[in-house]
Amino acid sequence: MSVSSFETELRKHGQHATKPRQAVFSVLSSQQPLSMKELVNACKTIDRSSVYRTVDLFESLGFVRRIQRGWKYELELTDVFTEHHHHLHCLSCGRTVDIHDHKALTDSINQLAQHSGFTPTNHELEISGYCAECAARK
Amino acid sequence: MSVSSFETELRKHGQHATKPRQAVFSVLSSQQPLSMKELVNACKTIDRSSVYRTVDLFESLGFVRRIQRGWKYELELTDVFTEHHHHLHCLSCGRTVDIHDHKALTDSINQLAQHSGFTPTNHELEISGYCAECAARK
DNA sequence: CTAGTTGCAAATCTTTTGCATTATT
DNA sequence: AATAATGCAAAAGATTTGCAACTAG
Repeated sequence: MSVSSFETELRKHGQHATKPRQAVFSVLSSQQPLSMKELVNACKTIDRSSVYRTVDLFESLGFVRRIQRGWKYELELTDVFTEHHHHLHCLSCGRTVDIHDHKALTDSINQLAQHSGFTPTNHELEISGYCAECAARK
Repeated sequence: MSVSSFETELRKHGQHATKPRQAVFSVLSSQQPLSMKELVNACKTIDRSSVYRTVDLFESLGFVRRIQRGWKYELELTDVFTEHHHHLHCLSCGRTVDIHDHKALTDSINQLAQHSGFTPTNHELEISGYCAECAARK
């Protein structure tokens, strides 16, 4: 995902495209989900508190989301910059594979929600298990 | 879910059924997902650190899980004590409704996982949107 | 130039730990 | 009685805040 589309997106919200924000975005867009600690470390030149402020901003603009990974959380860009997707997470090697919705899934989800009178706007799915390699190794 | 089945479950793992653990379990089993802060407050007589230790224990035994709720996490009992379910979360009033898997959904999920060579053991789904009342109010 | 943003240092809040005491089996 | 768990106090870690200096538009 290119940085210029990020700047466009920021300006759309009347926000400045500053160096710290670009740095944070750049780290986020080049990685799998990562923890706050990792993000702070990866943004060497940026002050810790600016990273936090930037993440808060991104969150409020819907650029970034937290996912629960085991007992900690991690951050990743939202559908604004990456295609809508979910995760397959291998419990053995820790690897994460992105998967995309297919019609059957979206249908099921809408059905479930509407059955309770809900109008769904968003959904998140995390599947854990074992990848082919790890499953074979056992 | 009765407290005695909780004690049984604890003993199965060779763990003591102490007063703090019963208190924490009792709070967890009587509520919707709740934050650590709320849990600590609700366990008035139990020391903060014992609540943390208990939650860690419960987590390692698979009794409890964290869910991402907005920007914070919340805790709830796992399928060991409650039926396997997901959440519909209303973005307007904050209410959470439990929903249960149906075959179409599980099928979709298995299909998605197997398509990437994964053997799924578990999945979590959170749907956000608007409940009937809040949708009507707009 | 001006408003908004940053870095720094300090405050606050959350979680973890060491150890003497207490409770459970 | 023996061992594991608790409470307390203190440490460590994570996040937030106030403010003077800086920067993007």
